[in-house]
Amino acid sequence: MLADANFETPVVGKQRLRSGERRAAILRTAVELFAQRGFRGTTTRELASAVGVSEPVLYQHFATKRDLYTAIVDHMVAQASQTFDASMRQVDGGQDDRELLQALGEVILSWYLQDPAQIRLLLFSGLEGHELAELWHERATTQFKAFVASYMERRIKDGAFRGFDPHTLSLAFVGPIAHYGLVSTVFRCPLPERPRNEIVREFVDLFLNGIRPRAEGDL
Amino acid sequence: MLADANFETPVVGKQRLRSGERRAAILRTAVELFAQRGFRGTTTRELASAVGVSEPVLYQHFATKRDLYTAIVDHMVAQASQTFDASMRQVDGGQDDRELLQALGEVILSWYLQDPAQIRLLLFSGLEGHELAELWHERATTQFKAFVASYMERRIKDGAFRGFDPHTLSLAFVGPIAHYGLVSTVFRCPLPERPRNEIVREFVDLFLNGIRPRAEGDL
DNA sequence: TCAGCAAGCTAGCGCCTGCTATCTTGGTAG
DNA sequence: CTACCAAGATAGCAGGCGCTAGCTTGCTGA
Repeated sequence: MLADANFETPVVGKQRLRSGERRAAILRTAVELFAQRGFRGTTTRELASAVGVSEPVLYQHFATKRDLYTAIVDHMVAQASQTFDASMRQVDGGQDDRELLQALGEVILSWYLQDPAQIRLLLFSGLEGHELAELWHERATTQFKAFVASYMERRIKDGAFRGFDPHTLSLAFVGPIAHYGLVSTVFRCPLPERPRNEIVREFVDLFLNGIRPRAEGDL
Repeated sequence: MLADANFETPVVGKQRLRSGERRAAILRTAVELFAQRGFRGTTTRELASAVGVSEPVLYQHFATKRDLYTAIVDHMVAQASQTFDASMRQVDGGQDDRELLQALGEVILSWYLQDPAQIRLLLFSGLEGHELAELWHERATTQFKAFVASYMERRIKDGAFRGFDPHTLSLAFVGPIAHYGLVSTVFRCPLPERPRNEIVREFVDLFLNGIRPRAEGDL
């Protein structure tokens, strides 16, 4: 499972290593429980017993239950920012539209499918949900969205894309992918298992060419 | 505000009318608070004082805090089912694709924009979020989605739409609209105010024709 | 004018929560 | 073998929660 790779122990010394491992275990279990029962629906007693330690151990890693929550969200935001930044740097102007959109789409979809519990935590945890979502959006996705929008704008000026509002185009492109991610993992609706790149390829094709057959064949 | 029209008093007698009004007020306030602070983050004391009544009055309308929550969700599901059913009946085979998709799209978008607090409640309330979402999806949108998918399937057989998986097409059509609804109201991201039918018209156009310019002009 | 009564508020019960003071234990140096 | 000490579990505190018993109020009809 990919989730196990998250929350690694930061090695500061030989002594602290075991402690770091436990800290990571606490964080992982907390993501699971908060996503399942919500922040307030999860008691520190439950969390401690699920991790397999006593309650005071929790408080020797995190001053407050809320601090634990903040640590999780910070980790998520940092990780997502990093992923999105990397994908933006990786993309260069040399690729054609299909390749570029494919790369962007796969990044977005992967983020949704990577660890459903984290996404569910973000949406369902019930701790001032909208503030959190705003913060999240502000810090992690603003740049990425601006990047997509500016790309759309450039291609409109080139005459390669039709003249819509760039933000509308961003939504039209991101929408199906995000919706797929939410429906298939967050809402746990059964959808046929398919490779990610294939799913994205279809959405990219539809975005570029539309649902109606075209007269002349495109690549 | 449209929200005020919801949770109307069911008139069973002259005596009960005032009581029904208060019941409606409780439900409306509860939606607001649950959406804001979550289910467990809202105390019955807070709710009572926000409504302007004492706590026991709450319990004379709803046996349990959880019952109150269930009543809200039931109301949402019933209302949405009704809306979607009506829109499905309204649509007949005579319309062309653009008109039909426009009608469907407006129904979906209106549902998202109608009362953001209700949507936020569904996502953020934090009471076994995923179970609720599953229930919600099962009862309110399954038929609608099946309807859209079967429409897509028919048009593929007609040769009017390209040969994709019908469910992929459903997602590609619903995705941008749902994403717009979530981003603009639920996550409170500032987007330029625009008339709903115009927004939907652009998404429908993009869905049908794609982002690339076409050789022969369509309607 | 005043008994009768429905309807509402005050005050509080028992439970559970986040958090912690205190005791216990197991490993190590001399 | 024993004195020491860090690290962890037990048990419990103070406060807040969902929920309610019982008192108070103000309206109704004779």
